[in-house]
Amino acid sequence: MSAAGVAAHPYSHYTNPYTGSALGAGLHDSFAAQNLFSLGDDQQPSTDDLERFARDFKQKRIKLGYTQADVGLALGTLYGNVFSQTTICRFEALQLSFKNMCKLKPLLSRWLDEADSATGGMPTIGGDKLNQQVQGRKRKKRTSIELSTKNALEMEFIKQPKPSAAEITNTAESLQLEKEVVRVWFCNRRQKAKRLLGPERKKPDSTGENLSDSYSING
DNA sequence: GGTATGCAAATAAGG
DNA sequence: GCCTTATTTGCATAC
Repeated sequence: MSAAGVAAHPYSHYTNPYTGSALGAGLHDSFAAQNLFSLGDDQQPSTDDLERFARDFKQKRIKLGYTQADVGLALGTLYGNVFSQTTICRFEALQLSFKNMCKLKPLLSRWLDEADSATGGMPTIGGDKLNQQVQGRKRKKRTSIELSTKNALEMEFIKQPKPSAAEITNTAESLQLEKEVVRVWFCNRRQKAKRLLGPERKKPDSTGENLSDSYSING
C-alpha cells in the first residue's frame, strides 16, 4: 500500500505523449472552460465537485475495504461494463479528462452509495438510466500483440504505411490477426508516426504546463 | 498485494 | 467502408 490518503496532484501530470495533449491539454481546456462557465445547473459537476468527490470516493472506498480493482469489477456487475483498476486509479487521481470524469462520476457515486449502505456485500444491480448509459458500449478486450508480430507489422509499415484493404487482409491472414486489429494497428501507427515527426506542436511553452499549474487544486 | 504509470489498442466523431 | 484526429481505456509492469 502506498496510496492511502488522497490523490496527490490532480489534473496535472498526465500529458499524453501521443497527442501532446489529449489528457493533458484537452483536459485542461475542458477544465478551464468548466471553471469559467460553470453553469452549476445541469448535472455537470464543477471541477471542485469532481475533486471533492474523487477524494471522498477514495477515502470511503478504502474505509469500506475495497480495492480499485474491486470497484472496476463491481461496475461490471452494476452496469454491465467492467472497468480496469487503472481507470479507477486515474479517476481517483483526477487523471482523466473532465468529460471522462463527468461520465464516470455518477457510476462511481452510485456504486459508493450502494456499497455504503449495503455494508457487508458488494452492491448489486441498479437497473435504470445509469445502466443504460454505460451499456451498449461494451468495449472489445484489448488485444495483446506479440512482439514478433509487432515487428512484422513494423516491417509492413515501413514498406507501406497506408495499405489497401486487400493488403490489410493479407497481412492479417499471414499474421493470424483479425483484419480489424490490423487496420486499427495501422491507423494508430500512422498517428504515432505523425507525432514523432511533428514535435513542433503549437507552443512548447505556454500551453500545457501553465494551465495545469493554474489548476492548483488542493485546498 | 494494492496502486501508479507508460505505451498503445479500441472507440468516437467528423469527413 | 475507410480515413484522420482526438479521446478513452487497459495490459503490463514498475513502484
